Amino acid sequence: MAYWLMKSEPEEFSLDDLKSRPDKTEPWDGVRNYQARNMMRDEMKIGDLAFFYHSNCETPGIAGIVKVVREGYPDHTAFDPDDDHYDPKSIPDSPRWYLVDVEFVRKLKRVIPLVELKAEKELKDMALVRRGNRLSVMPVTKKQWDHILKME
DNA sequence: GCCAACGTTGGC
DNA sequence: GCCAACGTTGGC
Repeated sequence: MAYWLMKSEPEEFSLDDLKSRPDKTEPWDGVRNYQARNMMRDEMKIGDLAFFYHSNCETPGIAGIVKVVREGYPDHTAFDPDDDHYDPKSIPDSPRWYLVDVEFVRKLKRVIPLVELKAEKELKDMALVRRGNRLSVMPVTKKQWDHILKME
């Protein structure tokens, strides 16, 4: 089983939004980055766990845990001209963008702020804490996962 | 294939 | 709101 971290702007879609979905599940749509796409299309498997990270907000940090419940399939929002994430270069016969479905698992006891994550020498290799990082979906090692949970 | 211009991300 | 960092685009 693998571990991941997925970013979302809470004003767009927060962990509480996910929790309040009737089935507590949501397609992770709108990702328009090839590295992130490749991970969702090729590598994320049912049962994998991911940290739900809140970005671009008052206290950026890890808010909770979600689980992959459906593996990579085409991102339909790319086909819809009225959608914010419409991409005319992605067509149903040859989709450019993929996503996975994630399900709410739990909130952490507190949001673990980015500033704290950056201060941990055990986490210095995480893509998240490297400056200029813009990946919205990234792998997390078991060691890093366990370390972060101890900071809860 | 290079690289300048441009748009986006996201911390602060 | 600012702006550094980075990915993408498109002219040549």
